[in-house]
Amino acid sequence: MSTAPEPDLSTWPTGRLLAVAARLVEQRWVAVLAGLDLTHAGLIALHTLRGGPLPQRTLAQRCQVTDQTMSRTLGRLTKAGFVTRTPDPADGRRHVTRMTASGRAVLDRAVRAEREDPGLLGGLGDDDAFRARLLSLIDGLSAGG
Amino acid sequence: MSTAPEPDLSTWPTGRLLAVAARLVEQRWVAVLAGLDLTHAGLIALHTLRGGPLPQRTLAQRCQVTDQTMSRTLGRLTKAGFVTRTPDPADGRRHVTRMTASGRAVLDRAVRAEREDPGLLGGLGDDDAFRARLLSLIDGLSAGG
DNA sequence: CCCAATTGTTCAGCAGGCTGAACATTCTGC
DNA sequence: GCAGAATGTTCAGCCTGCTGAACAATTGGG
Repeated sequence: MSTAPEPDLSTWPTGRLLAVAARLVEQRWVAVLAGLDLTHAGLIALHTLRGGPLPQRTLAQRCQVTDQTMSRTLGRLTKAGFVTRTPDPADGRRHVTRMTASGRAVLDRAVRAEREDPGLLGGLGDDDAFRARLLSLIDGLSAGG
Repeated sequence: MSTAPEPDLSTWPTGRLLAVAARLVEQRWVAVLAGLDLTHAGLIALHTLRGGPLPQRTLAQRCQVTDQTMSRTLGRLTKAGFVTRTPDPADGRRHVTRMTASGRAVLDRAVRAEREDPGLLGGLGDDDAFRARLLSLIDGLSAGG
């Protein structure tokens, strides 16, 4: 009796299942990331900066979050010493965000952790059909939708 | 240059894709739900209460959120008049949560909206394989993990 | 019977989404 | 040139997740 937590999850609309699954997967990361002084949002930002510095707005767009959310995330990453934000000499409105050496180091460690710990994925390792479904979903919703 | 929002989404780990997709799908609901004076979390709680009243902790478990999160969500639903919380006469520690008539009405309208507006699903209508994947993922992560 | 452990709920505080509004800087058009 | 539009960032505030801690009520052991 005490162990009947979700008797009807299968009746839920797909969108809600998606939200629950995302939350559970993300939670799997928390312990690892906390050990690296990093959050999930910060990891995504660092990942997106791996190819070189970007202005904040571009970074936000690539991470699929608003400018405001990215601003706050970068605030924390800056305080942690993982990125620097310097005014763009070519355009005073922009701040160029750049990964620091310690930022790159922590990103590498996180990526390695993700590859090495299959438990982090909850078994969704390399299901290409699933990935393709998610990608087309994102594409459809983020574009014209 | 200005139109290169996500050049590398396909390189993202599956867990991050999942999070982005969930966020985008949820956003699709916001306008509809706001019109019903309801939030996504509130909708899930109402859906879970559709079969009858439940103590708060049980409700939280079935919704896969913490007791604290559910407490706050129910606070808003109570203020909106969609649920009532009364002390359990059989156990003074518990509060029994019960949907009101207007709660049932709003739930019905939300369910109907979901069924009638295919755009709300972003095209993930009835992909059983996808649903099954999500369910097994949730099952694996919420249980032993 | 009473103190301690357990159970159910809530409070405090943090992080991450979002929107709306403010602000500085650049670009445009008169 | 200078006022107004557009662009980039930040501030304020809301809702939802989480954890840790407090508090009330119940249950159990001595």
